[in-house]
Amino acid sequence: MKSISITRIKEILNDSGLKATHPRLVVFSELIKHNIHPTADQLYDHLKIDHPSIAKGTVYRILDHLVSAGLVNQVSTKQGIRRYDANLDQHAHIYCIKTHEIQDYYNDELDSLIRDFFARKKVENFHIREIKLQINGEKEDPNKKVTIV
Amino acid sequence: MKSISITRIKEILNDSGLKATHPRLVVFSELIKHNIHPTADQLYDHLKIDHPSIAKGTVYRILDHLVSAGLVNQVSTKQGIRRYDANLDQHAHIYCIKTHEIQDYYNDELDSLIRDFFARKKVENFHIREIKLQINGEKEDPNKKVTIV
DNA sequence: CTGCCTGCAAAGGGTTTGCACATTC
DNA sequence: GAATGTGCAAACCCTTTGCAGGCAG
Repeated sequence: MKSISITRIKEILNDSGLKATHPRLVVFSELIKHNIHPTADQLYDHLKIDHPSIAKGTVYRILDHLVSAGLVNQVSTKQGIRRYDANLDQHAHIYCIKTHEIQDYYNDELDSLIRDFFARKKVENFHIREIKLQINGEKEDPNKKVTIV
Repeated sequence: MKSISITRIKEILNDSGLKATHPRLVVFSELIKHNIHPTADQLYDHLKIDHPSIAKGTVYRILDHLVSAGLVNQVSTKQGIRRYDANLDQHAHIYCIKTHEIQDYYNDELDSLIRDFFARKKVENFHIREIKLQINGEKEDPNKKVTIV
């Protein structure tokens, strides 16, 4: 539950050459505020409560734009369901195959472990853009968060 | 391009409680032979050349069964396209965002690096089933393979 | 004012499903 | 012979798209 001002979001959009329209502000700020990695559909269902005029197709288009602009990441679960993530910091995903929740997992040690590994290796004929780590499994108590110490 | 006998495939299916029907043999052996991580649709298009009687819906159903039985893995690209992988050994995926090819990448050192990391950590309220590493980027020469030394 | 963006609704494409028939064990 | 699997085609999403009107810069 991150807090960010509408003015700041407008700046970010403008800096990326995107017009700061009402639907864009709403979609983007919602994604930043509640970062539960929603699908486009879930986001639409949630937004239409407060903003009934926004069309579903528009939500899909906006998300595409945000992804192209590099402001938002797209992740897919094993089942191929597309989810959106406003958090661009390097992090892994913990995916519960029972509840389908995605939880972010930050760990600098893990990141450098992997980064160092590929820095040591010679990767030929390939330009690495990003390295994604997904931890799949099951929550024991679905109502509690997963914690890694 | 792995080789495996039809008799062996029948055994594997029976061991998993799946009837060794013709369509299943065809789908499973094709997936093992040419492990290019195809989509269900691609697999169907390819199979119908030699086996025109197999229905598309059947290919989808068989793949679901094989995944449930743990004989085949399901992976998704960033875009949410479902691909199937008959190779169950621990390995990472190299995904080219230009050509949409998926190439397997085996490295024991990398695997133990990650395995050791999570063995050291206390993961609470979660049972880890698998850890997936996906390396996204672009091939420089689309016609050549990616090699990591 | 100009070009980009949106709402709407229809089309698209991959996947699932119900049914009657066929097949395996 | 009983239970399971299959072919077929229609139904079902989720996502994309064309268009006419709206809005930000």
